Amino acid sequence: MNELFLETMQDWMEIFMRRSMSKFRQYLKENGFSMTQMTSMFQILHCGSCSISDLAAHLDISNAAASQSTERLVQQGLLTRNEDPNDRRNKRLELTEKGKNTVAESMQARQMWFQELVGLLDDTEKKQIISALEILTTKTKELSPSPGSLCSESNS
Amino acid sequence: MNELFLETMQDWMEIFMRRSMSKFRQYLKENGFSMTQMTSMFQILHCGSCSISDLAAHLDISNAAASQSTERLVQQGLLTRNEDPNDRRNKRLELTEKGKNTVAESMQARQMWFQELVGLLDDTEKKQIISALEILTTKTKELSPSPGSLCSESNS
DNA sequence: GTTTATATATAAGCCCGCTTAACTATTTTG
DNA sequence: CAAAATAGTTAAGCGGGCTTATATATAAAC
Repeated sequence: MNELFLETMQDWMEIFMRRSMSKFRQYLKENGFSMTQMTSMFQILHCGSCSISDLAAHLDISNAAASQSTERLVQQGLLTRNEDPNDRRNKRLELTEKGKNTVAESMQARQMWFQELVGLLDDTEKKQIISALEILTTKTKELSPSPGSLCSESNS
Repeated sequence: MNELFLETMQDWMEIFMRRSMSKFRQYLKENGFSMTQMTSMFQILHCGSCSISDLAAHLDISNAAASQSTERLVQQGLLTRNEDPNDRRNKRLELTEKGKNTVAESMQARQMWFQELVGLLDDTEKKQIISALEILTTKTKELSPSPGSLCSESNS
């Protein structure tokens, strides 16, 4: 049973990734973003706000690299970078509206094919899939330290 | 209903991507592969064999770039690059055993957390998820030109 | 067989993202 | 307050991945 489960997950992942990543790379290329930049924006969105060194830790790059990379995003008006009033050594990175739109767009680019997929499913199948994915989503959230666990644990 | 379906898919995608991509980037970094290189290897695995220009088209880069990139993979013993006997202008790129192992490893890196997930599910849930994902996988394969459609349509 | 088209390789050069090292500003320690 | 620690920026330099332009080999067209 576990065997079958894992195998099914793997098959799904493979086909899912192939579709989604292809669109995603295309979006990055067309809009001139690096993987690091987009991952940064995702992370900042996820956390609401985070520091340069948090970001560097999450991306596994040096603080200097994170500083340079965010600088470019700030210049493009995608991020704001303000002093943390509690500790003025820290910077608080946050997405601007433009930044949020960019992230949303990139997600939509990945998801274009969902629209097409929905047309191939009848209502029974949709229901079945919805409840299965809800289980997966819920349970996955319960898993051990999420990779983005550096931000203030907004799970619940 | 379609609304709910899409929303559920999006939620799942977000959490799924966050987990999987994090591990994947880590794997790339630790093993010194670029996104392009890994995507190339995936594509070649998927097709069994493809040419330099096929690869360039799929990655949306110049033929020169594809040639250079594959050169590095050949030097590392991950690819073979042989003349196509039918048209000796073409090169047939194929994965070596080492290359196949590398791709498999990178997949496993992405999937580590599936193992953990399986422990949180009871048998009923697993069955439910399996049949839902089987539907998704099947229907997705039926979708219009897959992004990797340059290779000899081994769908069936 | 000569010309033209195709597939790849090579060269020169650009930009980007990364690193380390040095520097500034702020906070903490004692 | 002086010394040490922390957060971030800046500078210099390296390597990778990309581009265009050029060269080579093969195949197709006439």
